[in-house]
Amino acid sequence: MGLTKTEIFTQEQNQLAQLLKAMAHPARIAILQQIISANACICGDLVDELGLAQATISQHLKELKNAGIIQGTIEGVSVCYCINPDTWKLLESQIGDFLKLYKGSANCC
Amino acid sequence: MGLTKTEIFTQEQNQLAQLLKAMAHPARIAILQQIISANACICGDLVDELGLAQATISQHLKELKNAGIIQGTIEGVSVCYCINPDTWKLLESQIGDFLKLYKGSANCC
DNA sequence: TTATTGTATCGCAATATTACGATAAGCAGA
DNA sequence: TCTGCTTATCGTAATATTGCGATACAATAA
Repeated sequence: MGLTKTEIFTQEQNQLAQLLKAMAHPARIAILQQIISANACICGDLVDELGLAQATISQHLKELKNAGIIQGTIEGVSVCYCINPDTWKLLESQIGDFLKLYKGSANCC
Repeated sequence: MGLTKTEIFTQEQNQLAQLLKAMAHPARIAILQQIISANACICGDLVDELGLAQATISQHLKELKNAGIIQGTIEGVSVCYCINPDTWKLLESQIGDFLKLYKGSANCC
């Protein structure tokens, strides 16, 4: 059926899954790394940096924006992107909490 | 074309994307939480806990196993699953490093 | 006005994911 | 052996993702 049954999971589980999914693509990881390493808003020179077509980059940017991870501001002709600090903080706490659940205990298997 | 161009990204980017993708589904997050909260190997009572069909759960477990996040041991009739500590550590360091890149600096947008 | 430039969107093709019923495979007990 | 139990796999349907050419759109420059 290809459609996730979100209604049977908690809000937290769905939210975390959505954030992870938004980052679960090498191109989107590369885009985020570029944005961060520029340490500022980056205007769309991403097409030259990565080896993907402009339409493809634009689509990945859209997905990151939909997830709230980045935000774009129109700067004259071009658009500048930067990390959304609130979402990034949320991401850190949600993933952090989740990863901390496992303490390496339990001698099994 | 529906096929990710892995060859233009670094090994790290592809690996992190793959790990994130394996967890980027609420059902798989729920499964991992169950396994961890049991603080031991969990035999397949997951079908009763989550509201998904047995075939679906088995498929999600397979994906988590393929990603190396969990491991399964045959325990007589049933199979016991637990976290793979090595992969979990890798996960923590990879995601941790990635999230730490952004320091909330840059007054932008 | 007419380029030009930077992005977004459309539409398509190829492939992947999600979910599940049906069924198979493996093991333990009667 | 036969039966029941647990898990894996197959096949299928519905939907999502990925990538890109073509094109539209908005803002500036000539």
